[in-house]
Amino acid sequence: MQKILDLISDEMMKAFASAGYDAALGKVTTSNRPDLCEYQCNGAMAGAKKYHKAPLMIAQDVAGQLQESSVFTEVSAVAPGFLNLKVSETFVRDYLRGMRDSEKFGLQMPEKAKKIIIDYGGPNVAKPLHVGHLRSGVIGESIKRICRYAGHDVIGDIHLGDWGLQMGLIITELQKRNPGLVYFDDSFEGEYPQEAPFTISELEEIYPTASAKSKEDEAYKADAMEATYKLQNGVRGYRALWDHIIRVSVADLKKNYVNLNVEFDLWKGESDVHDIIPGMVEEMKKGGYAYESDGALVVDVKEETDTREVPPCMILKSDGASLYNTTDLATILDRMTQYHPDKLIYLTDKRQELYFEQVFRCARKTRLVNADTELVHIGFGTMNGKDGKPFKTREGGVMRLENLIREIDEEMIRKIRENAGTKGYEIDEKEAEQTAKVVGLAAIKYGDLSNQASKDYIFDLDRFTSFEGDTGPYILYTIVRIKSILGKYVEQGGSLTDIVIEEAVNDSEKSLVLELAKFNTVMAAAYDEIAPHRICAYIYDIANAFNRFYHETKILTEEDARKKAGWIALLMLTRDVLETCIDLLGFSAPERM
RNA sequence: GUGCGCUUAGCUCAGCUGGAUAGAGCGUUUGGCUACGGACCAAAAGGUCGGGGGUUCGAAUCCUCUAGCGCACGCCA
Repeated sequence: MQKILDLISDEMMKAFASAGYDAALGKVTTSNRPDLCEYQCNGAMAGAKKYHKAPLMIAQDVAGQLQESSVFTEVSAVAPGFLNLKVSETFVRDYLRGMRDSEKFGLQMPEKAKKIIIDYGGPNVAKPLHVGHLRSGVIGESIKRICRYAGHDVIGDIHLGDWGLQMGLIITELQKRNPGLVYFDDSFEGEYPQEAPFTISELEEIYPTASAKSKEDEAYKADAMEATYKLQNGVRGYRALWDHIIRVSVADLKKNYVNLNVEFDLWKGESDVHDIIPGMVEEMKKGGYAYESDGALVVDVKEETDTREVPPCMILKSDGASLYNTTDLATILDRMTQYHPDKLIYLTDKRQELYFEQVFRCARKTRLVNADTELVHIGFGTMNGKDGKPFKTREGGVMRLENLIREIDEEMIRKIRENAGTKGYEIDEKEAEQTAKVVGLAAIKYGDLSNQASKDYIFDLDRFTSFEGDTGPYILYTIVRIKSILGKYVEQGGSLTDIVIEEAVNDSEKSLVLELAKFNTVMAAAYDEIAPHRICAYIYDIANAFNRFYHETKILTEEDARKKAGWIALLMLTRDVLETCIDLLGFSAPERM
């Protein structure tokens, strides 16, 4: 289906043309004065200069062309040259019926689906997830769903940090603690044990310890570097130990991401491209792109148009070892050969903006990617505490993601109990816990996604978990309320099939209808701009419009059965649109709350 | 030093390719429960859109200067 704005614009453009003006002036937008009109067109003012004519006269000419229009019930030319529009009930009713009967509410699918890979910027293995990882997971998951819904073929890759010095550090520390392990016995030729010689909590403690030691103790650091070298060069025992580390870490990461309702299609990491690095580097040298500078191998990525100094992209360190750039570039190469993506989207902290600019330029210059492959970096802002500084625990440490989620869930369950108390009904503990999780997740995700991704935002638990205002719980509450009404309707013997949306009978219903009709406009914008916050703003508007309508309309006691069924049909569409949208944001609504 | 970003109501944030009276939520004040879920709704107060200059019929939005804050600037990721 066409966007409702396009349909209206088409009608307006025809009117401009038949009045003798440039049709392009007839672009219609939603009204910014809802008290005056539903839609507006500002083209008459834009055309005033071109036609040497007062804008109001142009507007009047155009309005004259639209007196017979079946789309508009009202077209008025207002000083200085606005065209104020109201659309007919039958027009929007038909549009909404069309939405309801179409796949994805009539969202237009692309002619050819793009292959898109989303890179979540990779948590490091063996380190606990902290709040910094929340944003890439939450935003990435939503972007993935939005792109898929828009009709594209999307692969999400966690891109683990699993190959650097950190691995050597862990192995070294394990060896110091337990030198007798078979993994360190060079003469050992048998099968290594299935069971890992450590647990996840041990692992999480080992890394920071090792990291701290290496900063003070040169010899320790040298050991770690040697261990890294041995691992990367395939020493059997080290490799086996590495497998254990990965397996234990990944199991824990999966558990955490499941709680966040975040899924990855690929669990690849830096280690996966280890083998193709030498070949890639060789090609870059052969192509004349890479050269030696201060002992390191670099590729110049400066451009004429730069207003600043763009340092070269480093391919290999002066000791010949690979670094972040190397694995990222090799990963691009790997993805291009394996998946042939049209677009690569990277999600990281916005501080890495310059870094990705370098990597992207380097990838283009060295022809790792095709000329038309899109490379996009989405840099997100920091999650701050109420003091405006990066989020910390009360003790000042880094907050673990698990603990953050637990805090939210506890707050949520407290509210659910409290509410049950004031209303005086019994709650089932099990259900309450389940509901708290669902609502808590919505609170976290909506709190994050409703802000523009690129901006820092303040994580305020009290605000996010509130059931009032622009919050996840409020959206869920609205959905639950609709479901409750629909349930009652069925209980009373009503049927949810074979009912159709009817003309709106009052202003609050009309504005709900007009909000719903924006669906594909909003979805297209959310996809084009890679902006989940657009969807948040949209569902908040719908929730408000619905609650206003609900408040003014007694639905279930309505005598006129046709009217009542029409409202039920409208409610179903509202529920479906809302649930589709929150699914794109990565959370869901409970049946009751 | 160079570059990038941010600055909108007391607080947290929107503001679509420049359009009419700059919008929400929280908080404050007021009104509405014999109600399909009151976890709601209606209303009021609250703004020199950091500041100056410019472009334009018209600027929170574009250009320029400037202040404050944040961030990034070759062997970390």
